[in-house]
Amino acid sequence: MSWRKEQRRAERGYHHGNLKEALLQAALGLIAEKGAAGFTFADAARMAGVSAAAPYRHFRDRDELLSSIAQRGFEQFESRLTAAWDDGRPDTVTAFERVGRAYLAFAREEPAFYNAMFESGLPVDSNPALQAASERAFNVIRAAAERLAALAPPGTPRPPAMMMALHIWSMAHGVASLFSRGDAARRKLPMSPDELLEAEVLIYLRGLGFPTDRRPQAKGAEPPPVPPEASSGSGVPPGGPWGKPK
Amino acid sequence: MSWRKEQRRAERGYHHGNLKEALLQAALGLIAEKGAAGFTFADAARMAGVSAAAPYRHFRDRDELLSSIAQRGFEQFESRLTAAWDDGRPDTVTAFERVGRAYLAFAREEPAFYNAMFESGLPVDSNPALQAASERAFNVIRAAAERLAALAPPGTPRPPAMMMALHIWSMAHGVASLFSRGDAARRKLPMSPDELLEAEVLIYLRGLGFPTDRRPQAKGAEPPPVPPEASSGSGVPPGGPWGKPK
DNA sequence: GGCTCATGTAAAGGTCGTTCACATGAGCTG
DNA sequence: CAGCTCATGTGAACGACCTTTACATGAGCC
Repeated sequence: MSWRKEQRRAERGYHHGNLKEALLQAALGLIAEKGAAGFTFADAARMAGVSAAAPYRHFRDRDELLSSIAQRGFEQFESRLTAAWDDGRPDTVTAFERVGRAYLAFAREEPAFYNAMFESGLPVDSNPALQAASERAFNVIRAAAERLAALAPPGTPRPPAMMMALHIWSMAHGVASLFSRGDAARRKLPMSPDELLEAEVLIYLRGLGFPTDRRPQAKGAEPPPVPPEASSGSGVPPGGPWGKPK
Repeated sequence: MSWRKEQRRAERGYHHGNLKEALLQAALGLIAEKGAAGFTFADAARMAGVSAAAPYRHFRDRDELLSSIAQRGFEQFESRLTAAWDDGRPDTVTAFERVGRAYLAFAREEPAFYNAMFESGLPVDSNPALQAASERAFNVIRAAAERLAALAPPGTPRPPAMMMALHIWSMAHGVASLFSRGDAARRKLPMSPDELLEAEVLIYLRGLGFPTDRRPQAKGAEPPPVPPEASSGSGVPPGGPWGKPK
């Protein structure tokens, strides 16, 4: 028991050398396992092979570690959303949906980050850096919505991009937290979370009058604002953005 | 200090008489104050004026108390959604939106319940009774979606009611958890959460081809499936389901 | 009146978060 | 290279919490 500890210490010397990073990694693993609520400062220290007091040399308290993780999460989140958006290629609607899927993919593949970011209950405004990182991530969605709004079919009023961005965000977050997380809140679904969100976004965009096929738009040459009544021939599956109706 | 305790005990005798209920109420208050994560079994006991061990006569552990609260929350949730739906009066779309607003109102007015139900991190399937209560609440939305789906404009494929229900749920939950809760995750918004959700649902329904005005429908006499290109004259605010575009 | 058992208490063990005085040693300074 | 300094880690200690255990109380029933 204490033998292990001495062993550990012998291997790495009195000073760890990279404790801050080790703690972040350990915490990330623990949060992925047991959720942000179940994660423990002492456990992270143990996992890094240091005493329970050592972490306080690198983080004011447990919340600051959590907040650091959340911030890092928002940064990775932003970069993944940016990559998914790919500046709107090959066409705005396709890229937009890809952003939605990237949102879900992040929630699924990085449960620890997602948990720290959205479900750990720490106030967004506790840390200015955290707030800024969160804002930057949201701005990717906002910018994409901006581009999309600019494509609004002529003749219809242009939807506010900010509103669209908030709508999309709420859809993605709703699907992610209700249906797309590993441990909790899993319900039996008739379709995958990805399909669910994709259909939701497509229907929403159609409600705004957007053509929801996937053909790349030539600039300034959008298809006419014809409602997709029978959208045969478009990229939308026949029958609409959902599977076969019963 | 110990004087108070004796005083308390003198007032109520050795046996509390209604401890289980008192603990539930105390926990509810504490969760509303500090969130499910910050709520403490010992605190609830203190608040009820009993020793820290007493609660274990009524709940296996802290999680069971939390789970009881979540279950009670789902029951109240169901009853409020049911009332809001009002069996689809005066017309399906209006009633449907009222359900959405009721969802947000519940999240806002009963933060403790909402927290225990959706943000406490307890597994839904831990308690069969909890799971059942959750299912019953969701079924209100599901039934409403069923009715709505039956009104799908003829000529368009009928959307699966289950999918619609999941979509609406995810929207409401997304808006509620991102924007409509007191302490955490509050962002600056160009509109209220209620307006945000209402617009989101209206646009979504329009995307499904539903007429989104509010006139009561005569049975079997739905308006034609005309797309709301310029929806002047309908109950939808001019310019669509959002405020004035800039 | 006396028994029984649900309901309460006190005490104790284990874990955590956090602080404090002290130990260690890496890196600079001369 | 000797010596100093200061960031970094240790161990002990405090109070709070969760949970269990042995014991106390008294309400309801015979």
